[in-house]
Amino acid sequence: MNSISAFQNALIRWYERNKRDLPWRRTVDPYAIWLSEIMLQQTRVAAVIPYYERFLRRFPTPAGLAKAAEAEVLSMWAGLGYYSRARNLQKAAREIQAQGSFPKSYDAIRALPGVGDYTAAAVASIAFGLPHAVLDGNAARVLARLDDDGSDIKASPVRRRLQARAQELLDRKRPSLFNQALMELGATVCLPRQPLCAACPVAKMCLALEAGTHNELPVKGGQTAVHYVERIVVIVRKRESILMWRRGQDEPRLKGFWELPEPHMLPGVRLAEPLGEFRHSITNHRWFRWVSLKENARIPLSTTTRKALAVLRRTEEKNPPGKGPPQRRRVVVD
DNA sequence: AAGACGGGGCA
DNA sequence: TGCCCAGTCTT
Repeated sequence: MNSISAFQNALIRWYERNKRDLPWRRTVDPYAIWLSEIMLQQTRVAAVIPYYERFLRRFPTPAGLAKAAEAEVLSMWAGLGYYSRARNLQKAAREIQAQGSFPKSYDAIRALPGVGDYTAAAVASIAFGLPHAVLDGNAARVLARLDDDGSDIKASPVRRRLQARAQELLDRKRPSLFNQALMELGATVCLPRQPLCAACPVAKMCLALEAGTHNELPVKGGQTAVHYVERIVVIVRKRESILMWRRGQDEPRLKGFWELPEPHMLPGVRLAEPLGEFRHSITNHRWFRWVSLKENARIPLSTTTRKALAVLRRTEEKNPPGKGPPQRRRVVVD
């Protein structure tokens, strides 16, 4: 028994005894597994679970997803982030329907929009038992520590090396178990900070632990600087309706989402007292806005807009709008 | 090879 | 506040 099979066996045995009970681990449906992998891209398990269950109830098959209105798909995704995932998901569902069945090879899965190397390997291995190793953030961290590799794990050449290493370690007879075990180890034991090495099934083989560098790894290259933005959004209200605008399909972000107007969109608008403020973070941006608002319909609402509306709602609970003449109100989102 | 893309949770 | 998360796509 060589060291690779020792690694595989220790890892998989640990996984089978310690794995979390997650909804997508209870299915073998490639569609459901694919959906879970898309939702899990850069998104924590805890955030995904309720979305996954709701989405699958509403769209249990690719066919249903294919024929839905894009706005409804986006509504189901609202709050989860990275909305191009939802658009690509539906695009892919239409391709799957045109093909007649879910693609069954790595290359065919990889060709779907929104599916990159990681997701293709995950679906191919978990849904079809194909021997493709996954390299996500968890796996990269585990492998960098295992080999005491101080290279920048974001750099492309290093990425390729880690991918090759994962493929070398992969248990080709049990690719689904192996891949999930490696990721589970990263997610629950081989943590980014303060890894729980005492609980690690492969600690004996970990060169970083042996060298004492486990808390310094992995090395990640320069993060891009955040920049700060302040916005004011306005609540223009007619009885129970609020004026909103929809982002166009040529917008770089949040395409098709509804938002509150900003003052420059309403020439001559006179602003009333601010209703409140909130803070909101987007990957490389910090937005500050004043906001206000009320109810809305079945449309994709961006999270900033939801927060803005929540501010208004709280305001009006404390201070109900009087009968008198219509008031001009304003909300600011931060 | 960089940046952009959402959002939330945690030290 | 900064980092990280079952990444992908576009410059």
